[in-house]
Amino acid sequence: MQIFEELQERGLLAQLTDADLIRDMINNGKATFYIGFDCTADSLTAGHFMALTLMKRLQMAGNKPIALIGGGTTMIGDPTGRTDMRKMLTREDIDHNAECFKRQMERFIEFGEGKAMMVNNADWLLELNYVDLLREVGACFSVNNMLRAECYKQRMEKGLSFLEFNYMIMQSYDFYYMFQKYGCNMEFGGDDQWSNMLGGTELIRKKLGKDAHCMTITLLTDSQGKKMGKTAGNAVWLDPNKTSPFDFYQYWRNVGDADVLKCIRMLTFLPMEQIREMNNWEGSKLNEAKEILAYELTSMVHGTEEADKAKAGAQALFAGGAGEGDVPVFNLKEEDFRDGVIDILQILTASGLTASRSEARRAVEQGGVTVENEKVTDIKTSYTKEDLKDGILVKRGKKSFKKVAF
RNA sequence: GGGUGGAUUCCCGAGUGGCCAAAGGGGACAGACUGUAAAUCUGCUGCAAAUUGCUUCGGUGGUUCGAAUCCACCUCCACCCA
Repeated sequence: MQIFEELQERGLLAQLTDADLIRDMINNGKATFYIGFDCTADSLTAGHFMALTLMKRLQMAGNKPIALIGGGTTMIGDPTGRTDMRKMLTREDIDHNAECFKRQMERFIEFGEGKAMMVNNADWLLELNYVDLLREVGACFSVNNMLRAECYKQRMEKGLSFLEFNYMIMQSYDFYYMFQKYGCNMEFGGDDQWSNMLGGTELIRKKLGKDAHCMTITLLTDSQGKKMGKTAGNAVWLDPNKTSPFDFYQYWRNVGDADVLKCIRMLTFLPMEQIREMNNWEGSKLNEAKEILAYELTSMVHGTEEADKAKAGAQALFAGGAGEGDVPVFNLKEEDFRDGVIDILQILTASGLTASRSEARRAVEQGGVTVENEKVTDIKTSYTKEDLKDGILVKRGKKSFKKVAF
């Protein structure tokens, strides 16, 4: 099966400028494509991960990827899909984030001579001259059309600054620039980027009279239509210090029934034959699919060793406590103790299982806290350093665990 | 530049001198039921040394025994006019 057909079967393709032409190019390794990543945080997220896998799939099929780090575009801020303006990041923050992105990407994609390349649009965007840019590029954009673009529509009600309005132009300029400099003939990205991407192909057509193409991949949404890769508004990070491998595993282990197969198709590299067999799984059988999904993704992001640990830990905790397994351990500090003892509220809060003592209190009062599988009902329950010597298993709710030790 | 209307807790949104840590909804969290799913029901949702205290209603000052609420100035936003 060729790459285009595979992407199609995996449900990844959303919109394409010219399907036949793109099929021919990527199936025959003729594409030099780029995907842009704005560095608004110091770690990539599960959302970026899908773009990385796409890059990898296409690279394996012989195409040449360019990972574009948005050091310049992040200075502007993409208004797409947002109802409020982004926080302005400083140059230093952006540089730092770009550096973090770079390190994480190197784990998935092979960069180097004749392989993938990584570029940063700060290198060309930041030195642009305003008037020159307006004359050269600005003349090619119709404000009327831009205002009709889906990505600005929702912002028209709440207010869109001129700064952000220019984002599309910057992104288009990137494509235009790389088309000339690196022979980049395609741009890929999330489906919400479609209008921004078309801006680039338009610009290339107008300025150079040549055709460039773009293609979007389906956004990974759950059965309720919400973007996946977020818990309680917080992103699922690829950085193990921000989202532990165990939590990462658990996130995917917990996706809804309706979403498992979609995730497996879109995110994993399991062969299609194997995925097709899973297509008719239903009911509790889907739990197996969830385990597969979680394991596959965790091992891709954090390595098989971490994936094994997460899986063993999860099985021990949920499937009836056979063996302790590997649960994230939290070590208390001297200052957490008062008069040599520590109460349950402090344990919960210090270990991060709850955000505050008030929240910890509620959790205990509602019967949501257990220590070593015994329900804790008294908020005054305290522990000595001796009790904590070998670590105790603290459970908050059904799915949050920490082994707490001193 | 002129006019009008706004800014409330994670989000939406009520509140126009004390009864306000602030209605209602959403989300999140916890409990029951389950399959670590969904749906449903219940509880809960500022912080803390917790029948009490402290900090919050865009910002800074002021009036008052008492301010989310009244006044002044400022910041930001929407709409209309230029």
